[in-house]
Amino acid sequence: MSVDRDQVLRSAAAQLTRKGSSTLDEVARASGISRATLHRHFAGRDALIRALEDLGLQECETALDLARLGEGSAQDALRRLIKEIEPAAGLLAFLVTENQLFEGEDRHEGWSRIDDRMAELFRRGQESGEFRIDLSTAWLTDALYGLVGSAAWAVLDGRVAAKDFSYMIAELLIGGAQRRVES
Amino acid sequence: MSVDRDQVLRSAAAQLTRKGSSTLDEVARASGISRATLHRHFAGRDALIRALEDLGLQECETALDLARLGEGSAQDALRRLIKEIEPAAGLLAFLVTENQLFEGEDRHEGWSRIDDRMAELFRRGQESGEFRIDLSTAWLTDALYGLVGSAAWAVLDGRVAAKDFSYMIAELLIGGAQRRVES
DNA sequence: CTCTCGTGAGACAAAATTGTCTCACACGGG
DNA sequence: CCCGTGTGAGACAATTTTGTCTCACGAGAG
Repeated sequence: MSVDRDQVLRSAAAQLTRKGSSTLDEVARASGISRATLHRHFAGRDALIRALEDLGLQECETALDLARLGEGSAQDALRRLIKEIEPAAGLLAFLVTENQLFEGEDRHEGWSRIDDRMAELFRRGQESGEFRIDLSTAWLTDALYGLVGSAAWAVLDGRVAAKDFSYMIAELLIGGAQRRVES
Repeated sequence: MSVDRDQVLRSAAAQLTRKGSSTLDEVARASGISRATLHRHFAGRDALIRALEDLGLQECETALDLARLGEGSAQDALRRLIKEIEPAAGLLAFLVTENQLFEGEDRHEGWSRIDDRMAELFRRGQESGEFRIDLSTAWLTDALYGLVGSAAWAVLDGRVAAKDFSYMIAELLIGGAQRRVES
């Protein structure tokens, strides 16, 4: 029976998220396959990481597409995006810690495109008056990444319920922690 | 001339933040010392990480003390905390990615104490009516970590100005991205 | 059934990393 | 000046990780 490449990648991401210095053997075991088989599918550690990056990129693009960022209010679009990105949260939580990907001058162009699409959403919200303009789109984008990663970790560690994932992020990012009297 | 242990630790943190899998030789070079000297001060990689953890813990405790979380409104206390924690942000950005520290059952008790102090601040804010109660203190605490880490990265990468550090975090965490008409 | 394909297990060498040691040198105090 | 301390450079072995290979096994197709 052929291994499910996609499933292997997800298991590998989970293992590497827990322990970034995991041995290829540990990664293979976590995926339920042998090191030999892992090596048949991915030439080496680098190739594995690149495959994870590609998968993460693809899932982000998909989420961005599904969220239809251009439709409706920017706020609603952002809520949709957060909901759609949830399946990729675990993978993202790993990739954002894999700073190696962002160091080389050959940083995958895909990330720029994703960043741009997110920043564009925030910019649209700012122009429509929905979002405040004293927080830059770059910061809002980074903050979204950070909150998604934190939420993914909080869920993994059992500190918060998985069902609250998108609500927590969206409410905090949009409304903040401050309580409002009424509105 | 004796090496400045504190300075070595900061350089090491910077290097390891950029590349978590840095060789001890790379870490030593980044600190401007030789591998031999690095090894004289820290028995090995583990010992180095532990020392970084201890330094981070100590800086967090200091920030928590300086912020005087019990005084004034919870919101003001939170703003003070964010301001005081800025010097430790780089170190924190590394430590939060060093999941290894949080995996073993012997997770450093110091982090629990810090988490508790932060959660206590949020709880106080909730009880006083300043903070909303539909976002758990655990999530608010994790979100704070995430935003601090994201902000540290954004500054390191030059996407945002260092002087905006505490403003960006505090404004987003407390007020959110939504624009308010007036209040 | 037989054959093929993909896999698991393990051996093996190559490469990378680490831990330990020695030695020479520079600096600063006495 | 002389000496002690701490350092840099590098050699070296031990350990770990990786890349590559072989072989046997089992499931599934024909």
